[in-house]
Amino acid sequence: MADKPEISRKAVYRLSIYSRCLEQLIDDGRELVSSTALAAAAGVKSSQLRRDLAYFGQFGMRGKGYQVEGLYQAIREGLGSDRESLKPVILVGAGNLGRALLCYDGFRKEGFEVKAVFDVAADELRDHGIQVPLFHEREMLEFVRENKINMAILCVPAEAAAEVVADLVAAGIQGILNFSPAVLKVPKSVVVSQVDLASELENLSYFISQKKIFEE
Amino acid sequence: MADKPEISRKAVYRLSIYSRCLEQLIDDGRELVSSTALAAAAGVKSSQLRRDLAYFGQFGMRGKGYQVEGLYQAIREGLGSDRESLKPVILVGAGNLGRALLCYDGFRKEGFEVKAVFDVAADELRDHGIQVPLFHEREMLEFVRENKINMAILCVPAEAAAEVVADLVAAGIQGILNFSPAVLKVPKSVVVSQVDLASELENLSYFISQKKIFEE
DNA sequence: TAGATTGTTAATCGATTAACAATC
DNA sequence: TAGATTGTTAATCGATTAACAATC
Repeated sequence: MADKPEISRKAVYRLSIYSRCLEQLIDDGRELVSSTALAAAAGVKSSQLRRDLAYFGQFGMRGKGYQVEGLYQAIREGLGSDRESLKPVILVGAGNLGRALLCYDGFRKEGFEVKAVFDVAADELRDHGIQVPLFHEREMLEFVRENKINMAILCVPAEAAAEVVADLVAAGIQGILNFSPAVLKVPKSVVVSQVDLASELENLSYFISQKKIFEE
Repeated sequence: MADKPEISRKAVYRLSIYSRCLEQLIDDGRELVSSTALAAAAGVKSSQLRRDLAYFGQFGMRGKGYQVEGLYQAIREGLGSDRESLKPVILVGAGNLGRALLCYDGFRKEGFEVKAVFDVAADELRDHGIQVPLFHEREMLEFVRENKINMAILCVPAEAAAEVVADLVAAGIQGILNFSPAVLKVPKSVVVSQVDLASELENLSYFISQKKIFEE
């Protein structure tokens, strides 16, 4: 077992960004890149980039930089995204946002596939042109266990979130990408990413108005 | 002009969460709440909650707690969300994700209204049942200026992001909620919130697999 | 008053950055 | 070799938390 490297959520997030920047460089036919150039593309300081890479190992050539292809592979491997197979996820809550995300192709591009959708009103949703198997939420536990799913995308209304999360945890889900505007209570072993669209807008709005006050 | 209070993005984000928790308490008919109870609902430490509130002023009663309604109003005011009028935003990029977000009702609930959608392929999209005025991107600059829009939701493909952002900035946009998997280069005066759905999933996936390694 | 809880300070913790020796 | 750039340490910065005096 490897020694705990103590890598933070934020650092892993940045490593995803670096990997995307490297894809771009590969497309551009670049062979080498310096930490300064890659950091600029990713919008970070070069020392931060080098430190982030150090979590996974040493990949550079002093005086030269990094081999684009090699560094890309190293980060993909470090992140555990082998790309061999799509990782299965489920989506819960087929309201406006949930159905929207089903159409989003970005998940597949990054190696994830939505295997099924669950909703309390599955029957009424039959004819919404949903391209993914649609079930009632009561079938969720069995599906998750049988298909060894460990990630869920949660798009239910805030009021419903607590109950659904309890079910997901009971079924053995390990990670939740949460779009419900609710604070989830989960065991420490379950990882949650909160995507709070309205709060993000509110955040922008606050800093815009602050700026205005300073300008006047 | 008020003294710069040095409030961080993260603290403002948490204040949005507190305000939502307080709405719940109002619905429940609660009159008073302690920092401990509210912090628990928001998933933070009570000392952090009290410190966050201190950015906006003093609202509590020692020995008693906070008046739910009063604290709610204070935070709404501090955040500048007067609720009188919906704040206008535009959405750029009417692909799968963009059209999806148009259906999302959460923005309106938090006080934002999408006034128009822009896309390079506006003509081909006419019949997709889009409920919001739809224009070609070339009309964006004029629309933004005439309607004094200062926020945009960006959902264009990564390749198109840089050019669109330059146009948005030129038009006077102050804040961008960015769903494009691209690192945006903007002047310091423009605020960006990055929502990177694929990287969020990748992040979850990494920590789930780490956990597995430890368990074995 | 005694008990409870705030507002705020000081201590801690973690993340970022500058700097530079190592080395290609 | 001289120039460039990495990998890593040490310094800095900022955010979180514990603790407690103030006070209802």
